[in-house]
Amino acid sequence: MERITIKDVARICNVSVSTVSRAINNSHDISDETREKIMKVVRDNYFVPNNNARNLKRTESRTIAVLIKGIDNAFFSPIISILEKEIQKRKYTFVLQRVEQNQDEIDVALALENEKKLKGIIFLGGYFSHPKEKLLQMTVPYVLCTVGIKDNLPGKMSGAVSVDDVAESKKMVDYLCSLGHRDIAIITSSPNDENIGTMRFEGYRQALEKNGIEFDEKLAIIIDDEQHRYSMRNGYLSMKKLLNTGKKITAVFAITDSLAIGACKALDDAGLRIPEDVSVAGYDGLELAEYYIPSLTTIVQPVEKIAKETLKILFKIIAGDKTDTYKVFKGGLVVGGSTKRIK
Amino acid sequence: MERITIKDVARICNVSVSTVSRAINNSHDISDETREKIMKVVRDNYFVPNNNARNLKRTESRTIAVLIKGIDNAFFSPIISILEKEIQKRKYTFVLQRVEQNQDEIDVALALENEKKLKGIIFLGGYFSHPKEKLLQMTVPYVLCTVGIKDNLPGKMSGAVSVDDVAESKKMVDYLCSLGHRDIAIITSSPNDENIGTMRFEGYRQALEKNGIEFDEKLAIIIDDEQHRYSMRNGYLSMKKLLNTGKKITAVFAITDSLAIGACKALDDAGLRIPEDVSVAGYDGLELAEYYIPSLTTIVQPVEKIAKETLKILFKIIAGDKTDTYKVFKGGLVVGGSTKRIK
DNA sequence: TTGTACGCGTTATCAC
DNA sequence: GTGATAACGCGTACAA
Repeated sequence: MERITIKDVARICNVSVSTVSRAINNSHDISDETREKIMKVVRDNYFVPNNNARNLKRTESRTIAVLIKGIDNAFFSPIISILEKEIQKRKYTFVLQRVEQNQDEIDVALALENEKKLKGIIFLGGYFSHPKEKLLQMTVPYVLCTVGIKDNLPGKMSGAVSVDDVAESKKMVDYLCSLGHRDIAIITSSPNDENIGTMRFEGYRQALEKNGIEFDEKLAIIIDDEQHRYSMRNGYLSMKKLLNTGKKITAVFAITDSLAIGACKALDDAGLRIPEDVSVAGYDGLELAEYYIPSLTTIVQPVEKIAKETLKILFKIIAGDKTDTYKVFKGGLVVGGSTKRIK
Repeated sequence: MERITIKDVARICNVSVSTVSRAINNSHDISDETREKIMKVVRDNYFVPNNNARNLKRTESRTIAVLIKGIDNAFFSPIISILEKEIQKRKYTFVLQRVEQNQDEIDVALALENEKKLKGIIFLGGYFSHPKEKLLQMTVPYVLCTVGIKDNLPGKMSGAVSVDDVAESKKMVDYLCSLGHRDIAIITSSPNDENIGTMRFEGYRQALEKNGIEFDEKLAIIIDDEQHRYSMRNGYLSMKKLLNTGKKITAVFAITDSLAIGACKALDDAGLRIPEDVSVAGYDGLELAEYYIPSLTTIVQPVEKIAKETLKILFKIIAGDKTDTYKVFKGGLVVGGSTKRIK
């Protein structure tokens, strides 16, 4: 079955293609009568406009793309949800584009930019360390949302919204210290590849130092499965590994809530109670952290504020105002039932 | 900054556009020398081919699209992951396209079909009840993966892979009955809108009937928030509502694991222990069900088998073999620590 | 091995 | 309010 084109519709309706174009694009300068006649043919024949041809000709569109790295991370779910709602509220079209782990998000952005005639781009997740010259190729405003970042972004149409991972992580470990813990393990990702783990681990080290605790590398368990980096399974396996070392620990800080949940299971398997025997803390503030039993002590990232500020900045840049495009939110240390003071 | 096109590259290199086209498409009939010369210019100037123009001309491509409804559902995560890996293993390109809750997946599919010159489509999640005539508009093979379905699909290039939601749900409730439970509540979605909840609820009713238990509509709590249908919060609120009625219950069956986790929290809040005071069962077999404490009794859907069979069928249809394109897998009733026999 | 010329399906621009 | 026509940027016969 051959696909029907705008020409076919025009022929069937005895009108020109431009008139059909007007009808399907809700143009004003067309009589209701003709429009109805055309739309009926369109419906009856299931005519589907070819987006390639459309976008090829179109000079602009009202669409914002969200490029996400690590779509299986539950932390992004509410952010995406808010971004979508807010973007649609502003009568823009929302496009979600997945970026693979080993894929370059700028390449994807560059291709998408003129493909969809984007008005703006939001990068969600990942770690940004692109050469300046490459970033300068971007022709539309973009804002990084909870993206790790090394240097400042070049150009005048970019921004970033995040929390200070180092500081927040330090806050959490500092809190554990304040509860009397000194044998604090960490479950983290490899410090070699650039990702948020690097920063959260740095916060851990700073907190230890601040509290006069010497860093013991045996207490730093590196998750190894690249595929599902922050899976509960990884947290579970890491905790098992830690327990097998026989090292004394009274608290564990996992760099994500999901890892923390996995760690809890390993502790439970070993007959250790949370928080009586071992305190467990996470990071992110997933819905799960709140509903877990016991609820998880964690750093809650203000996802709603983050998402809304991201859009606010993006639309500000789009409107031409390029000031104050960076924003760092404070995370909230929410104390749950998974941590406890020790005597 | 104006975007550079293939013509510009040709001009800079002093070659024709077709030669540039050959270079960027790794064509054979081009000398290494010219290719190198061109590619250098391409890299230096960050030339990005316009996908619209490309796809407009292209007659075919090796890409499979996965259309997912309910992307925030954790159940889909591992399926997507497997689909992606397997599709890439077969040297096809994987495209993930989100479909909004109130959006018609066939409309999306129809548009994507010729836009990307798809070889096949996989529909993930949702509920299929499209008019036959519309489905017949599909011009490429497609397979439904864990999609609720009312009638058989028309045409000769479609298939479906799923578990029997009614039977599996019945199995679970029947199991609860076998443990001595008779006051079994259910947390489910509205039976009015078509979705998996309808089927899982039906299984619940059948199990009750089989065990000679009269259905009490006060024990059927309908989640109401459409936005995040299967959120833990919804499970939590539903359980609260149930507890407030003061009705006696000894077991709860939630139609998804996430709802079950939320229900657990409400029980815990009320000082009720799981499973000593109330047994809780879920459905799906999320990673979380395994790592939750106590681990959740649930129907584990064989996601790996489901994903692989989906692809097997899809590629079978693509290859021209249109027999046995329907497959129903058995779910596994995995008994965790959240359910218990009552005296 | 390379170049020329055409057309993919649509929208924008102009004329009527 | 409607029609004719020129692009949009690229791939691909076909010619050279």
